[in-house]
Amino acid sequence: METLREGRERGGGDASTSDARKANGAPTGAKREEIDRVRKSLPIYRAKDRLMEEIRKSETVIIIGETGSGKTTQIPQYVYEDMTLTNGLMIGVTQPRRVAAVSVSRRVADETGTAHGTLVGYAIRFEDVSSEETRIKFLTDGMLLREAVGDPLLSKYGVIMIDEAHERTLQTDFLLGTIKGVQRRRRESLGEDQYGRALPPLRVIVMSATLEASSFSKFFDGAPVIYSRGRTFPVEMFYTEEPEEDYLDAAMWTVLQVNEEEAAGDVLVFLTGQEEIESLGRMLREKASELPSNVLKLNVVLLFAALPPEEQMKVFEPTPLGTRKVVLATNIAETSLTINGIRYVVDSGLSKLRTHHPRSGVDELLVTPIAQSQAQQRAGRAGREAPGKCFRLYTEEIMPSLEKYVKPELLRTNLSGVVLQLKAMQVDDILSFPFIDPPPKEALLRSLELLYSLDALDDDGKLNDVGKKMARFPLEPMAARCVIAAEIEGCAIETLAVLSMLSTDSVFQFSREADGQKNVARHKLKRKEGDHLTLLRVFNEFSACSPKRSRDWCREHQINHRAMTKAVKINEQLTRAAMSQGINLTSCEDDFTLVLRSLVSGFFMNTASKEMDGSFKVFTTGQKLTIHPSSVMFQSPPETILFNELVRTNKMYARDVSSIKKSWLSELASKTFSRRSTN
DNA sequence: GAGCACTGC
Repeated sequence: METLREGRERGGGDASTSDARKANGAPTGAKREEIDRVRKSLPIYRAKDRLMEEIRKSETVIIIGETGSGKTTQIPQYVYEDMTLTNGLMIGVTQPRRVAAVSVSRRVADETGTAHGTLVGYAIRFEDVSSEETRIKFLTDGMLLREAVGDPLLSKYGVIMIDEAHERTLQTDFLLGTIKGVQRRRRESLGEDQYGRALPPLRVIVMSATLEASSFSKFFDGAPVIYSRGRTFPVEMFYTEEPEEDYLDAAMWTVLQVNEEEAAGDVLVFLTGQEEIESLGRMLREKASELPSNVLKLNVVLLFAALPPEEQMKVFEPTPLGTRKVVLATNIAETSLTINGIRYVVDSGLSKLRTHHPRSGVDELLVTPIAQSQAQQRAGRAGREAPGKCFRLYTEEIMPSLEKYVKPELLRTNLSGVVLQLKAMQVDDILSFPFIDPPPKEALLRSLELLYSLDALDDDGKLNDVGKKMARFPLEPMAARCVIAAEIEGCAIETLAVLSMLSTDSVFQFSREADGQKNVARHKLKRKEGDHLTLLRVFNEFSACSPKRSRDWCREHQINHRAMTKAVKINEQLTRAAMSQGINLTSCEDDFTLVLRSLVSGFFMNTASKEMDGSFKVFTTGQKLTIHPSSVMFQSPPETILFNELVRTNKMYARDVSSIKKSWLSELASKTFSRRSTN
């Protein structure tokens, strides 16, 4: 989809430095030999001939490659070397995460001795380091899905490889279904490229790390499965004899015991969230100061996504002699980040899991026992460089009672975005879309209902002009609908800013230590109408700062600079998308009522009124809720509220809340609110 | 008066 493609922000620089290197000559003989030697030493190399034979024979192949097999970097190159497989078209390799797409791309560019962005490149949101020459392209699966909206036959690709398929992310599962449809249409010769030439069949290679191969094989009509061993070290398992009552306490004693009894090597502790990580951090640091002189000193570091990047980097600093690093992490350390030097893992057996309930529209974020596959993955983190040990803070007996795999995200998420995108890809019969694990029919029907109430669908269930515009924005349908309304209200600039802020992680930093300061800072930026306009104010004040000043401004106000930078980028992307849709970008200046009206036009399902007892009740579902204490509306709750989302943690909380007029509902969302029911 | 696991367009 051209309209959403970004310019080459980092790409330009990256390519030019690489060009310089190329001008100085491709890798020297010695370096070339070294690269070849390493490539041939990878486990996947031993399977190369068998693998390529299968790939040539079958349109679709499933590859099970354990960690360290080299499948991600090598197979794209093997496939590229065989011209008959690609027909001169591109090889697309998808990854669930941005960093992986970039780093693997860079590696493969190095191995092929070409400048990054020429033969080998990547495309992720906000960055495109690829060119006309690019034949091996790494992308996030979300990016390939966006491409499929503008090019439903994926006509630029001869081969698609879907990596890390076992993670079963929303985007990967969505992509698997999409790819299957593309294969069918290209096979049935319904497809031709932009010059009217018939497209060759689309070859697909699904790569997965676990043995969950049969479901992929079955999904692709019995595609052959090839196994490739990995390269990891054995990990010895230890369990508790009795269930732990206080696993935080147990984790602390386990760490201290490891430190006392085990050989050198760093420790990784898996916990569920920021709060308990900070709390165990305090406990351990206290104990660490009283350690006898004959044991290693403890260097406790914390790791979770909300941590500022500088703090996160501490995890990667090498451990000084005479000390032992103890990393307290969320499941960010399970897949997203790999830390060198870990020999011991302490596993709480728990993680936070988000689950959506379509009927009530509520999301739950609850501490949940992990799946067996996660337990295995966590333990494996101890055996990447040498034999290791894993201490599980649960009994061996409960293992069989754990789910085998994490429930696929597609089965526990709000599907309205997926359904909107399907409609945009002209998949009209949503219920017959080939999902590898079909979501409950009710979840799909609820999504269709929502799209209908947002005026995105006509009576036949086809996308209308409003819906087509909405699908062009990288936003959830309710948010996308606000953009359409904002044009009519005459406040597109302000509404896009609010939506950009809602699209990022919370910009307000919180931590027990800095609490006092934070409240003061937030209070200073508060706007009485609610959180949405407070966010607008934060966005505008940040934008008014010079780049140099903006860091100081963030520090003064306890605002997360990284989140702000992302909000600005998203705002730029949304603004470009709006312009390409011919939407008038007007400003309402100080008439903030118009912004709130635009938000109501999209988020009218997320509205509630105050009850006699002071609690709130959602108009449409009757769901009871409480305003989250972090909201600027917490102190003085208004009669009628609009909120961004409803998440149940300890209580049912509405997050990001603003005060609205009840009468707007029947005016702006007449399909859902008749005049009689609200006035 | 409480707290936001992790991704992605």
